[in-house]
Amino acid sequence: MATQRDVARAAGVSLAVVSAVVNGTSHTRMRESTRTRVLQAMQQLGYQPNQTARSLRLNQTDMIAMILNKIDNPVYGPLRHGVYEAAAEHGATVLLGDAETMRFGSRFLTRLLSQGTVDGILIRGEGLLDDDVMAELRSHPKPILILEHAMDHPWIDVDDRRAGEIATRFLVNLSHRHIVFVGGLGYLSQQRYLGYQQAMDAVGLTPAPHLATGFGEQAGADGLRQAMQAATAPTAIVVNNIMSAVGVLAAARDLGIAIPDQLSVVGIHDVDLMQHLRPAVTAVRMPMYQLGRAGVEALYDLIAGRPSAGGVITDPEPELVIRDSATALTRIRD
Amino acid sequence: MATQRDVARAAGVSLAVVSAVVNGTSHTRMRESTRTRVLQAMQQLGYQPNQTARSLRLNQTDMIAMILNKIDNPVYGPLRHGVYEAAAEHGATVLLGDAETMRFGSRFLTRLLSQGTVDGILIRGEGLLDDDVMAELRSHPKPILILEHAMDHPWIDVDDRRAGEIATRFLVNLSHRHIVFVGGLGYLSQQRYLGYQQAMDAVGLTPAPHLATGFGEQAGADGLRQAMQAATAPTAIVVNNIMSAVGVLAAARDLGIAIPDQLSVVGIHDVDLMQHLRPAVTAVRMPMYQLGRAGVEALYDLIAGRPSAGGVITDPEPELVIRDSATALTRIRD
DNA sequence: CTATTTTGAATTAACGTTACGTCAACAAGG
DNA sequence: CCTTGTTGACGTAACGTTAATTCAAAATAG
Repeated sequence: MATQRDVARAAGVSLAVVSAVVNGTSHTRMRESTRTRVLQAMQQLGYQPNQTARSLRLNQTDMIAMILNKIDNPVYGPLRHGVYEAAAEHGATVLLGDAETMRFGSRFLTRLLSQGTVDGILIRGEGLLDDDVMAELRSHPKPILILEHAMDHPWIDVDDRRAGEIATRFLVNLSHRHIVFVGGLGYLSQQRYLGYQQAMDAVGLTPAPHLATGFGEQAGADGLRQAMQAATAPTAIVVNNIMSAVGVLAAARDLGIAIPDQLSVVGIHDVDLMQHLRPAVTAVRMPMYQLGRAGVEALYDLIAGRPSAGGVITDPEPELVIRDSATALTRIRD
Repeated sequence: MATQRDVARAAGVSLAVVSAVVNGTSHTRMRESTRTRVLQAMQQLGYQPNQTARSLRLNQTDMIAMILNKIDNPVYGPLRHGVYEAAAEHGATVLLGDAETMRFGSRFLTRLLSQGTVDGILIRGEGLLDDDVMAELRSHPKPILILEHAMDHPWIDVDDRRAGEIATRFLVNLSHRHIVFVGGLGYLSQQRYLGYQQAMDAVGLTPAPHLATGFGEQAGADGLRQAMQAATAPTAIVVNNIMSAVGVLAAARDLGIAIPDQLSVVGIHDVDLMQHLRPAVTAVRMPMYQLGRAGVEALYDLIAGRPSAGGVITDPEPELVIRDSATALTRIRD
């Protein structure tokens, strides 16, 4: 493969000039005619710059890593999109990894830890990473930004507490009084439950305990079954994890509970799938795309040594998308 | 950050020895005591090898790219998993890209084309790439393997024709006679339609024309509506794209068609979601995980200059997963 | 006791870039 | 005519690694 040296030889100039043409450096100047001559030689030889050499010289790879806890979660679609887009604007490419496969000593981790692989790291799902893995990552010379609430790291996140509040208030306004929260594990669920509590407290209702059944479809089904065993069955449910909403719908059908007539359901996080389910699921849309973009910007602030604008994203706010799974309470179930 | 030179200095040895310790090279030998001394120095200084320098020297990055046409499609979950796993076994990391964002001149494409970025490329969704993008990729010095049928490239794929046949034959065996195929665009759908045709022909039934409505949930809904406008309504449907099955279920509900009592549905490709829908969707599971693994192996064959074992994966075969969306025909609808 | 082999290491030349420092040729100013 | 400045380029030293080559000292053979 052709190198700058070959191009230089073909164009009858020095290496420095070729490099300057490639990078548009102002330091080394040249006549316009020389520039086109070099350009032609590059074309003719099919020259492609060698990223590796460039990275070594500049100590910068134009690549960032993003680690997600459950990479398959459709919720991450827009997040990934935002990250890829913003990264491209910074001239960078994204190396995507899954927290689940990131065990101690795994190939991906070793790779990340070695120098000259990425310029920075974005992590969502810190809680799912082993402590020793996090410790290793912490020793990384390049900046790390956490895409959720973190104590000892720069972080940025969407407003989960607010989402729980919005979902719950919507149901309260539909006259529901027995509202349960089907949740998961970890800080995120806790925040959403907090929002649920606030909305309940605000109108003098007693919050039900947090039904933490985990993530995914099955967790939703389990959660609904548990909720229905209570002395007074709920008339409405806030579902922490959006994929759990699918399980709630399935379990409701299996139990002969009509949604929304007998039970209203509101999910947190919105994905395309929700509008195609029957009933279509009312959900709180989180600004994940913006989180992705903001995350990359904040990471590049850190990379440049600037102070990073972290914290909770309040613009845009979580937004309620009203569909068919929640309706006003018209009769009290016995 | 500590380099091999620093380690060498600290351990009182030469660069060569440090390199040999890091790589376990047999060429440069040393006393066991020297080795541990170097190891200690590495520990103390927190030495991490520099990937960039390594890649430059070895002309090999231990990174492969995978390009998918619709990265969000849950069907790709197991594929991605297989690829990541097999790549890790080869000591490599995976750079994941989306065909949709790979326009001419895009950051990701330029990056791929420049030397020293990846050792090889895996592509699924060649049909969705612009011709000029494919032309650029074709000029890439590193090997490219297509994860679907291809004419002028090494390729490997699952058996889509067979999947169409399996789905259709299952419905035929359930006594269905009016079976339609709701499909999409591109070679894959065509193959599956071919399988459908074969299964119909085999029992002397006339295949219905290919209802190509595209991909995704909406395409399924559109397909069902179109199918229902026929002079004699079908009693069963084979859905090409599994996410379209969600749309078929929704449209059926909207139209007041009971599944499976009035209409049987079988999807091609199986994803977790299917077992959580109501009715749970009967589907043909494709060996996508194995495709991922086999793809990586074939790519590394190419990288090593060995002949690559390509073609259609016949072991395991597509497998029918029977759930609740298809049932035996007991009465003829008018 | 010398000749030969083995052991344990050190030197060094790349890999392809980029950026600093240098410098000849020419132009403009006094 | 000399001084100073500008233009257009060239040479070269890194960046951190690996592997080929070289070589002294120790061990073994004859």
